[in-house]
Amino acid sequence: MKIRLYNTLGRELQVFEPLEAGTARMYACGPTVYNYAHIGNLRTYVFEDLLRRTFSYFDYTVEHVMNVTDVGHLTDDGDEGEDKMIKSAREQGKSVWDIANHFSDAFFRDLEKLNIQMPEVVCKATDHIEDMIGLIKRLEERGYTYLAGGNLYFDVAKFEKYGELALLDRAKLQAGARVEVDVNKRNPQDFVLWFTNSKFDQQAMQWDSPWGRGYPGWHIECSAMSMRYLGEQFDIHLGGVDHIPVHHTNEIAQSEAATGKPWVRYWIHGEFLVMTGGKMSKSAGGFITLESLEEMGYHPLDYRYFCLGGHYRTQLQFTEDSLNAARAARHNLLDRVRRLRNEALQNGTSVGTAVGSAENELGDGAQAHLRAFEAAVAEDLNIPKALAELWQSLKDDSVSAQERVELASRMDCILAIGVGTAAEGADEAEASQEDVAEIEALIAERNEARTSRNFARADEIRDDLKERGVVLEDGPEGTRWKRG
RNA sequence: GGCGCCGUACCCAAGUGGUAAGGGGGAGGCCUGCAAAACCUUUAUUCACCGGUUCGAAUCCGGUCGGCGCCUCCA
Repeated sequence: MKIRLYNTLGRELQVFEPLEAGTARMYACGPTVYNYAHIGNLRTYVFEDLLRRTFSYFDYTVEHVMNVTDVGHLTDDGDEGEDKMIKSAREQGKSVWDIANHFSDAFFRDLEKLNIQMPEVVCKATDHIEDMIGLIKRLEERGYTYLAGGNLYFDVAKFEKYGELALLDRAKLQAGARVEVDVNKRNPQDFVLWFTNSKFDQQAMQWDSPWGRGYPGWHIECSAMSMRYLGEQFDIHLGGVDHIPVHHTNEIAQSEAATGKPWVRYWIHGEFLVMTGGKMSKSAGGFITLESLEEMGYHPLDYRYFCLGGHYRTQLQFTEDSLNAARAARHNLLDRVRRLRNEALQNGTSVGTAVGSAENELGDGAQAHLRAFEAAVAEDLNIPKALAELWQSLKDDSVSAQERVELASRMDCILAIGVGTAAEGADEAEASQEDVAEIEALIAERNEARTSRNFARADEIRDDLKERGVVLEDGPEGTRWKRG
């Protein structure tokens, strides 16, 4: 199956052709760990997970590298502003190292809750200072740097293709620039490779370097670490759209300047989650974390499902209504899969075993659904369409219950919204044995009440259980219950 | 001021030249002691607006209005 992806470099859909057949090497810009991730940040990691799962699904070997930026960086790109890590540490009365560990741990917990697979390599900036210094030295040797005011800068004028990714026109940028001018810079787009001249005396993170004691500029870590783990040329670089004009533009400049050859083949960017009035950000007051959604009663995978409802390259509107819709949809989906599983079991067929194995041959009807699903995914990750195909598969009566469960399992290898678990018959929240006994006792009492036409008592029990999150369903074969 | 994206039903959202996916919600039916759940039916002759190209446009072109992102740390 050919996978087509939208390459920001060139702004067009392209068939993915890896440098090495059968292997997809990708680098994703990770978090700066000075605060909790908000759900807008997490949307991007869900998108990246969908991509890596897609490659796995189509039998690629995936080498996925993600950095953790645990070095303090300034709130702007010059030598002004405040160091975010230091600010956070001061506010919370902790060391910068503690801050980094704390928020890094929180971040990976969030990823796990969202069924986001861990990259093959997760690398911390502070563990790779030597790699960065090495790369900067190469830049220096090739004449791309200059020293000014104690800091070492990258000279964008020396790099012909600067700004190609972002379609930047340097002349126009200069005319429209309204940033404070760093007097040390020869060009406004020049950026710091190594700081020695920080105005922050309390900078806790400092390292020795050929240019003096200090710390690296922000952009260099991604170039240094990606090359360290993926080589000087690799397939894909991922990130949020906000990185296109500055961060990724600078990464390309310094990487290709250092090696003298093309660096990354495909640049793929995820769009923002937006709220009424604009994007999610701390300053705007709309800072929502995954944990806060859980406190509101949502399952983390409800949020993942929500993310799958929109294409990764379009802004997605986050509202309470739309998240509620996602939660309801996911619950209905899991219910449907569970019912189909029960139906298949009653038919005496085995289900939920050995997903994707040769024993689970699918009939023509089921295969048509699977092909439609795969085609949607392979066409620039059209997950909303793929999700629609899952729904249609489950509703197609011409396909056996067993096959429908099998389809759901296979599709969930990419979607990862809990359908696979449901197909195996496991519940996300298993009730304890005592709870089960108590609930079933109450149900028995209620059914006795119903037989003796004591409907007041029967309804009372039903309401009590409902408050505990247990929903009763009276059917021809008796009363069934489930977690609401 | 410059660059880019978007505007599809009550809501979220696919679709980018061949006659509107999917989900949520709503409505009706069936069932029920009443409910709930399931199931069935239904919910945009129309894609912000105005022109144009075309046999044919939500999809292409031009304009108008509206929203958003970036140009500054940012997913």
